[in-house]
Amino acid sequence: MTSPTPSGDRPRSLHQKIGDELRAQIADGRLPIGAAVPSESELCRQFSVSRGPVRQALSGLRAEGIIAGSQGATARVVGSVPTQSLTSFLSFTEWAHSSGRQPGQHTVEVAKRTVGADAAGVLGLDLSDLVVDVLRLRLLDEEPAMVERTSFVLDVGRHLFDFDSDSGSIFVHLSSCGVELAAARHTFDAVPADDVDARLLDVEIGTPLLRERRVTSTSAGRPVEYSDDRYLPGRVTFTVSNTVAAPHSVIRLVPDD
Amino acid sequence: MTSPTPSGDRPRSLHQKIGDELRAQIADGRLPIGAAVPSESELCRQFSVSRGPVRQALSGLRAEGIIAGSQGATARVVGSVPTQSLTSFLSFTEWAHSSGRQPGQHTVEVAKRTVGADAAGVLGLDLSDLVVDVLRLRLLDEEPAMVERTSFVLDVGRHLFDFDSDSGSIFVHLSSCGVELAAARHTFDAVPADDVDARLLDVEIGTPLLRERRVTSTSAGRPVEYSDDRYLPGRVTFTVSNTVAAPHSVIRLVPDD
DNA sequence: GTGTGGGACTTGTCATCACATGTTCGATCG
DNA sequence: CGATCGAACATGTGATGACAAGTCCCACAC
Repeated sequence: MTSPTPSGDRPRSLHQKIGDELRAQIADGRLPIGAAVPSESELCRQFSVSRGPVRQALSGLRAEGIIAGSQGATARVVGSVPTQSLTSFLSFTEWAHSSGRQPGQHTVEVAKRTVGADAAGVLGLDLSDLVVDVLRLRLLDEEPAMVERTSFVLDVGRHLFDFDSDSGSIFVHLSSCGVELAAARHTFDAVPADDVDARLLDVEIGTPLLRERRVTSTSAGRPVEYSDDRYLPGRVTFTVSNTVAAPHSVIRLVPDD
Repeated sequence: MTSPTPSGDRPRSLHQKIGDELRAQIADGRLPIGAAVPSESELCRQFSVSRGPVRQALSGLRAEGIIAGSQGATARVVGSVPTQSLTSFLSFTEWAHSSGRQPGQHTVEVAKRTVGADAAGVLGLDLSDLVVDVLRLRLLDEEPAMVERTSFVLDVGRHLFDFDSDSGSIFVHLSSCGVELAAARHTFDAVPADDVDARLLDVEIGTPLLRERRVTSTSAGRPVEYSDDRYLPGRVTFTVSNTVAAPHSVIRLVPDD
């Protein structure tokens, strides 16, 4: 027992509390869109803190695109971005629940095999290295929504063999095994449904699908998961915000071929 | 002449200089991927500054996904994110140039008409309000890449009638008219090519296209542009990064219908 | 009525100090 | 020789003080 504090109840720091409170006020309309955010000194008084935490909290809201402003003028609320934590973004199950939908899944296969060419490149593996592949059909309200082809590096994927992958979220299971995913990179394009997609999603071959290819890394920066997810259009969309203040979240690329 | 400092050469602040220097060292290999970033106190000595600017600079690099680390350990370089400013992201022309491709365009129509239902909703307009619609085919290296259907609110779009939209970037032109776009929200899905898409892109009707619907706002938060861009798959992809530190840049949505 | 100060206010930036908490690594003990 | 403990070091968080630079608004002159 090296740690007397269970990982769940770390006290939130001051700037987190201030940010939470402002987000709540924006979400429930006490700070409507267009309203002026209280000045820094005002917030210092309200929360009885110094300017440091207040500025840190405002900086967070600014990076999220919720507030905007310039030097000399108090920031204004420019939009209430529907917040979605990385956890709820990576976990289809948790995301579906928070969206008021019933998630479901049908695991087609869990296999240990040599890594595919795409995954090998982004995971930094050799073509002779082994990975754990998972092929799942994901459901929303009992209707097919997405086909998921995921490759895990071996020392992460080994946790999946003692796990009933029809029972819930792989993400949550890995987290309980001590694997914490901390960053993800997503690439979007459109592809026609192949025969597997078509059969699982119950559409015709060639139907347009939205493809999200994802590389997920640990906090140490090591990529451990590569996924090729194909969504039925109309069932799910992805939304991204970017501002001049945080310009690097989205980039457009020409693939190399 | 109220301002003695021309807007072009504002002296860069300390944290900007530090961030620039670190980015340069990462870009040219002096700090390769996997290397440990100098500790904060070390950077304080090197630049002869206090911890504030150093932390601000590191925080910026962290938000960009270039470095990663946790409390107690020095950060490590995890990747050199291809930087793409909002300017170069919004402007197809500028983006293509920076990617080493030759941009081109063929304007099909520029028209003033009543706003469409989709655009009206996100631009906050009434269905009887007028907008300026632009329909353009965009080329990369003289081959069709994207069909762009854009609606501008009237007081922005009026600048487009005295502009040869085949000659270059609307974004640059608007900027010269004093219209500064500061934030954008993008929604991605996949759609089959309709007859207009098919004719312009020279593909068959029903071919999968990657659709980006975009709402662009001024720094004051007023949405002024709505665009429905349809990309030929394989020619262009979009990539998004998110981390636990900046989790809100991407969200997944179920459309309402 | 209109235009122009100018002062009060606000944010941006930076220094310095202090403490809590997590990491790393070598010395030491078994 | 390996496991373990602890000191040194690193980052996270926060308080306080200071000045520069931009914005806002009202009083005042024309």
